[in-house]
Amino acid sequence: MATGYWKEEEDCSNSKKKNKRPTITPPARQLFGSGGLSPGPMTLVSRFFSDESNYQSFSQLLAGAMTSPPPPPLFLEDERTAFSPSAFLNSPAAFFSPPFLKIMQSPFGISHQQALAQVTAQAVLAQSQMHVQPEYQASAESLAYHQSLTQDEALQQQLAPSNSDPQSAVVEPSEVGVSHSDGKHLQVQPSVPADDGYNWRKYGQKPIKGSEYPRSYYKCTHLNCLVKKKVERSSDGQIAQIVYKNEHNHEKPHTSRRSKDATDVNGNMNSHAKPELVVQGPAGNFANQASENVHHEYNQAAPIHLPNSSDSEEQGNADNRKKGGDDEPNPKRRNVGESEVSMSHKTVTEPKIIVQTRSEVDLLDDGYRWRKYGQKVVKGNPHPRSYYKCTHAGCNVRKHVERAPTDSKAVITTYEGKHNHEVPAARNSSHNAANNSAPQMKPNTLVTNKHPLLKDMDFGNNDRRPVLLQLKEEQLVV
DNA sequence: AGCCTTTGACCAGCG
DNA sequence: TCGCTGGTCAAAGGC
Repeated sequence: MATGYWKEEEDCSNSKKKNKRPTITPPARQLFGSGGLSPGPMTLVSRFFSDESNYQSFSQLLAGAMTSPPPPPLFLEDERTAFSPSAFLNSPAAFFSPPFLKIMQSPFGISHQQALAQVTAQAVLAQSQMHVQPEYQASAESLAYHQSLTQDEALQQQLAPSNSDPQSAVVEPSEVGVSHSDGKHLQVQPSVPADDGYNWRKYGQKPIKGSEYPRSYYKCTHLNCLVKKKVERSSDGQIAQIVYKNEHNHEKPHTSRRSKDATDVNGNMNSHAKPELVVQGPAGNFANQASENVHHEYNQAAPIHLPNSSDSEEQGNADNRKKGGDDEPNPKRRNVGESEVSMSHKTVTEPKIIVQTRSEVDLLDDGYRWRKYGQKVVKGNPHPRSYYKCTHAGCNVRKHVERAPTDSKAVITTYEGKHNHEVPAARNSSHNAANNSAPQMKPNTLVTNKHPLLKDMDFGNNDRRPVLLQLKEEQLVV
């Protein structure tokens, strides 16, 4: 399998074992320079915030952005496509980039990236429903990661900060396989895929035709767990696709090899932790995994068999379900309501979450009625993150508002779920009506207060864009 | 010592 | 049947 891979690169001898593992030192590439190779979209988005952004949270991101000059223009690897927001939105891969993962790190019962996975899943779903071929099948680590988690687990991850959630869907540079060994070269190192909290053992790799990077195969090391993943890399060494098979039949290990180093007890990245890169890119079986997520996350949606669903994977899931308890409903699968119960329970035990005990109804300026159910203090941000639930009976839409440390009016609003009701009439002002389309249509990330790094993006309306980013100034009434 | 990675070999599926 | 590709095994060595 790997036969020839290293040989081609290194002209290794036929001897099976080598004392020193070869490394590949590809020619230096200009990152955004003129001429030469354009970085792939993953690279771009990663670089978008990579070296320059050591933001530990979106708060910091926002804060940093307020003092940072706008980024250089971006180009997609496909030179036919400028880095337009539509391309960006069409590419869930782009969403799995540091800034957006950062944006999405919120405890809505599920993590931001998980919510994002759902959003992306919705995007793919919507596209498939509209008979639009998704440009990217999308998702990677976080999706499968999400899939592998129950909502309760997700809650635990969010609310119990000791785990490695911030690491999920993010990898260290070395893990991506690219490190800046000297500023002139990118040295490709043996790498492992993103740390999604599970432990993986690499059991093989295969050279890919036309790619200098082999496809790697990993198995979950947990006893009797049949989960496997296949990791492919783009031409620049970034993870381009991760395909999962089966579901984990066990809890996420509480202590991973890296989480100890990379996170402190509060789940925050230690100061010495390496900058995050993102596991991102189209995943072949995304749709299959996403469909399930969407189905049980957004239980109003009809079950959909996505075009990319494969029988084998379905079978694999079925096999796992058998193992997990035959015909019993998967205990991991909960509806939103159940997760809320769980959330309440968890918030009680989680000192970082401050639960508002009074029935507090906040009317945020989007027309819907919101009840604040919690807030969380973010390191480095004097303003807590706040969490809201739609107060409409039976509506499970949640909203997370985070304010920039330096400007309480600069907020990011992240919606999860879909309103199943009209905007309350009393609040249905014209101003709100414009904004309400977002959460009404799909689960959304609403980026409020235009981020300088997003300034050149045109998030123009496009009916085929189920995921919508809207930029606006919003006054919070919290 | 145990776990993990590497990697040549092997097998299956497909055109 | 052959060649190609994807997926996996398992020995050897590294950490």
